Amino acid sequence: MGRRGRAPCCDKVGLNKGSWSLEEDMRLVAYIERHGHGNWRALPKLSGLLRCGKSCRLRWINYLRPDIKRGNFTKEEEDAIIELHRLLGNKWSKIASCLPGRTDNEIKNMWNTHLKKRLASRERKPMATQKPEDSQSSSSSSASRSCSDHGESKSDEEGNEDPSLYFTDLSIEMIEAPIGPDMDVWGVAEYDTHQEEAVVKLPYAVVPDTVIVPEFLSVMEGGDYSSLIVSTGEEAMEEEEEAKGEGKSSEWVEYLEKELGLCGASEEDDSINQESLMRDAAEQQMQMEEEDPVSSYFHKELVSTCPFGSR
DNA sequence: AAAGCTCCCAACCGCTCGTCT
DNA sequence: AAGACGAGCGGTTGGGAGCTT
Repeated sequence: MGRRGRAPCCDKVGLNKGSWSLEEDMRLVAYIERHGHGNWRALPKLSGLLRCGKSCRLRWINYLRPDIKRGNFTKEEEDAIIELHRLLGNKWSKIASCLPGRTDNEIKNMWNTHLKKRLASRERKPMATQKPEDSQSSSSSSASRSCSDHGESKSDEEGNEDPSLYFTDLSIEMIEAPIGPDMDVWGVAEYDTHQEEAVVKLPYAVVPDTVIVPEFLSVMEGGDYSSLIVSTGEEAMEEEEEAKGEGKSSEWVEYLEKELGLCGASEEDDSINQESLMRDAAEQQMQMEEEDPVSSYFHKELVSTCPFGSR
């Protein structure tokens, strides 16, 4: 990448640039989960990464953080962005703070690549072609709704019904798990509140001193994923795992393979328990309302319009 | 099938702001 | 009070995936 502008702010001789490798991701995740990220500048040295602190921070915030929401933006999120941008301007971090799980970078990209163009083309359209209710744009919610409701030629107009988009109410956390026989191995695990089961979400598994365990790299290259399934240590879960047996493992393997792009997207997303997802989202909403009314307002929008239809 | 084009998004840069000494 | 330092923010870029010809 031939960059322009003034010289880098810090000495980057010998540091890696560009895309992050799996090993670098693993190191960063492992380090932060164990020690936190008190000092970004010191983090690369302490974790053994050949990156500048800034780059580490960005990678963590925009990609590796466990509470990142994946998948396309929903129409409701897009409308919220449009409305917030109208109110706040290019304050991406402030907008992001109102959309749980979304990063400022992601929102900024969304705005620059989709929403800005969409709004521009909408403005070019003669007012006469719009439905009467579209011409009103006063209150936030009605404005938001009308934005998405008229027949804009969006390629994703009907494509936001993907149930996987609503995977985001799972709480994800690092757990320590005895995966290998003699190793104190860590893995990034996703605790599925519906299944009451912990499973490895990412094949990030490292020994505490951040040396990568070769077995897990081999898994990335086509090894046996089922060996990565770990238990939280609670007997109930073990029993359930035993009872369900291989079926559940293979389900998870499919999901993981899909996440990692190792196989084509499965059509099995429909098997997600939609009702329980809605129930969890509602609980999350109640909790959020107590903590952060602003975020909760937008979150409520998302939940109430979830295509799983709790209404 | 291949070449050219377009679009998306991860990651970079420089600037500003807040905190510490 | 002021300078140094670090974190965070917003603007921008370019590699690569996907689409079109």
